[in-house]
Parts: sequence; C-alpha cells; structure tokens
Amino acid sequence: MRVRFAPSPTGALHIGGARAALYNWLLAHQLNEQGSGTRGTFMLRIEDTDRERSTDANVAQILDALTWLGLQWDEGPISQVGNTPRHQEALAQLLADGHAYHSNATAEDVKNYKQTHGADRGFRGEPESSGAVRLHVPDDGHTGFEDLVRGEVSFPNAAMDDPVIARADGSVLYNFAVAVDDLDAKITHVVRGEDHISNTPKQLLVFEALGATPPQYAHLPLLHGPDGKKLSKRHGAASVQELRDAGYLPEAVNNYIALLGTGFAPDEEFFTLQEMAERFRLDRVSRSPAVFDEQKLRHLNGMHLRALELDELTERLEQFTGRSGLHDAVAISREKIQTLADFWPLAGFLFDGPADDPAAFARTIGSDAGREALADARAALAEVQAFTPAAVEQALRAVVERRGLKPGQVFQPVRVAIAGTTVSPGIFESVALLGRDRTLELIDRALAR
RNA sequence: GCCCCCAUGGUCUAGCGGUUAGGACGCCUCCCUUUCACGGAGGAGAUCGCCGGUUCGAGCCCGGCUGGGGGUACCA
Repeated sequence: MRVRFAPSPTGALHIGGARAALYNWLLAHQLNEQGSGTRGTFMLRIEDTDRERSTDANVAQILDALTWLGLQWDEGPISQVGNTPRHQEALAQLLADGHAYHSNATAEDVKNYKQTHGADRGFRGEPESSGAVRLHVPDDGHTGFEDLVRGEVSFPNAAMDDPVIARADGSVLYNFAVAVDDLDAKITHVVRGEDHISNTPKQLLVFEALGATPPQYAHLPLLHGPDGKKLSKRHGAASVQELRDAGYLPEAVNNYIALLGTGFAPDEEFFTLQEMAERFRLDRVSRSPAVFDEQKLRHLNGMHLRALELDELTERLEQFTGRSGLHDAVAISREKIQTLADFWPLAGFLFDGPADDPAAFARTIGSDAGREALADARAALAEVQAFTPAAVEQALRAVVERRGLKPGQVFQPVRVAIAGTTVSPGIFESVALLGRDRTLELIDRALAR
C-alpha cells in the first residue's frame, strides 16, 4: 500500500488537512494483510502548481505541523513543479494520441456554450493549432469509481466539460499533474477530502488516456464549524499551529480529529497513534461532515495530559511556558489542567508571586472573620516543623477545629494570600511547595493590605 | 441552473431487519471535597430529517421529497 498526503502550500495546515494526513499515515502504518510484517509507505507531495499562491513559508509551516503531530512521512516531500519534465512528456503523449487538443476557448466561451446547449451539456472544444490544452471527455457513458468510504460514485460524461489540463504557456494544471504524479509514484490509495470528489472523474480520464490503471479512491467528509459551514478561521483555532499555541498536545489532536469521522470501538475514545493504526478501517469512516468541537478536544487533551509521565509533561510545559524548574509545580497541578495553557494561570503564583484579584481578596480576606482566620493560620504554620503537605494540612485543620469553622473559611483566605485568586492547586501542597518563609511572608503581606 | 455527496439526542459516534436505540463531550443533580479539577453515582435530552414502499417486523433495504454540504476555474 502506497498512500500520499498532497497539500497545496497556500496556507497553514488546516485541521481538515491534518486529518487527511493522519488517515493516510494510519493506513501506511497498518501491517500488510499478508502478515508479512511490513507496512505501507506514506508519501508527502507538495502540490505547488499554483505559482501565484504557493509559498516556501507555507511549505515550511506544513512540514512543521506534520512533524509536530508526529506524522512522519516515508518519502518526500517532493515538489509537484519538480516533475515538470515528466508532465510535459505525458502531455505530449496525450496530444499525440489525440486524447487531448489545443484550444483557445475561454471560460467565457464555455459559459456561452452551456447557455445555448443547456447546463447539463458539457463543453467540447474544437481542436486548434495553439492555445491551452483540453482533455477529450467522452460524450456518452459515465466515469465512475468505487469509493472506499462511499461506495459507487458515478458522473455522467455528458455533463462534464473538457477540462483544461495545461495553460497556453504549457504549464500543467492540478487535475493532470495529480494523475501523472500518482501514477509515477505508484500510489495505490488516494485518501483525501470530499472537496476533491468531483475532480476524481477528470483524473480517472487522465489515467485512462495514459493507458494506466488508476489507484483506489477514498473521500473523507469535510469538517464544519459550529454553524454548519465549512471550518475556517472565523471558527477559532482552525490550523494545527493554532491548536499547538492553544496548549493542545499532538497526541490529543490526533486522537480527536481521528474520532471526528470514525469510531474505533463502541465505548472507548482514548487512543494512541499506534492503537489507531491497528484499528483504522477506511470502510468504517463516516460519510457525513462533522462539526469541530473544541470542548471535546479539551477533554481528550486533559486525558492525554494526565497519561503522560510526569517528567515528560514537565518538559512540555517548560517548553510551552519558556520557564524551568517546573517539576514539583506540575506534580501538584496536572490533574487540574486540560491544556498546557491552563498551567501557568493556575500555578504561576508559585514562581511569580500572587496574582492580583481584588474581588477574591475582598471576598475572603476582606472581612474581619477572614483576617482572623488567616492570622490564626499564619500562627499555626509558623509552628510547623517539617513543612510537608501532611504537616501543613494537620496545622490548618487544627485551626478549623479550634475556631469551629468550615474548612473553606480557613483554606480560602490562605489560598488567596498565596495565590492571589481562589483557584489554585491543592492548598496544602501549594503551601508546602512555597515553603514556610515564603508562605508566611505572603500571608503577612496580605494581612497588611 | 447543472453534477456529485450526505442525513441517529446540542456535538462526535455505536448500531448493520427484531435493542428499554449504546457510548463520549457538553448540560443538570448528588457523592468525594479545600477552590478548580479529577474520580464515582444518577438525570434531562432522539417521534433515528419527512413521505411512501419491501417485510410478520425497518434507524438499518428501495424510491421520492426536504434540508445541508461539495464541485461547477487556463485554483488546489
């Protein structure tokens, strides 16, 4: 099995593109049916025949995103324009065989033709000695294929226009280049977005004209935003780098976008890349578009976050925040965060001091009762010998007991004194981590306000 | 307009002729409890888009309709 992911570098790697890449990767990483112990090949090809919009910066971004996701390609990346000689050769062959012809017909001409012949009559040009190159489409019959996720898909030839496969200047167009490249690369399965489904018959016709056997095709449903429209920038994070910047883990992104279009088990949703590769089946892929739901991504991200080894999580968090020495703080925060971005707002006070939240202060320490509880807590903590979470807990609970309060009436003032806000990791763990001196200093400062 | 694809709770899915239509996210209640989370126990929420047909029996098969989406470029 040889598959490929062939993005056009006209922008960052979109989530939909990432899913296409992932599904191809999963396919290539499945062991061959014959039990030979070998797997397929995942090729990366950059579809850069659109010189206007393709940029090197976009290519770099796409490679970066795929690398981050861990979707390593086995071959490539190859540039489509790099295949120009071969494209020209194939083009000359079709021209010589009479499968294609030169035509000066413009888009306007095509429109007019349909005006007079009916919208269901495709445009057929007259061969000329110069101009763009169009492929001959049969007048009758259908061009169809067995889509691996949808089943039989068929297009009436009569409704198809003779597609332009090369510009007047000789440069080839997408539908022609793709077919030639897939043929040359011996691609066996083309797995791509549904927006390509109507391109397939054109490519099939190119294979036919070349006398070659086409690969098998599978078209994935598109991803939509919450409004049911095609997913785009206006729906928030739509590119892989935006997800990375938002603190999502590649493991979770892969897991989530894979789930968005297929199920791997009736009642399980947490999977690693390897597990997904083992279970993935093209014929199990959904045929209907899915809505991207960041809430669920967050949930899955939390699960993957907690599944990481502490050292590994720490490393990623240090990379994400640009800070170091986070290990102990991560240990007491990990079960309270869902994304890497959640960490600093929760535990940053352990390093940079309390946050400024006047409302939280007023609510917990602003009252006489709050100040008294805090003062008592301070006194109790000052007496603690070994400053461990357990010892801190014992001391603080003793205060609760002595004053006949509810736990929160003591813990919250302490929390706000050290963290500045009412949300933090466990209070005993936080206090212990800060140490006695620092804790007492912060409490004193709060008491002095 | 024309061509193509799709249709299970708000969202993602399981279901593959006979189920109390299962799970997950989200939402609500409760437990745990020191905040937030995590974990645990419950709950609300679906006439399986609609109408016909096939069948003893249809979410599952067939047809039509409606709705949504994609394409319709000398873009990819």
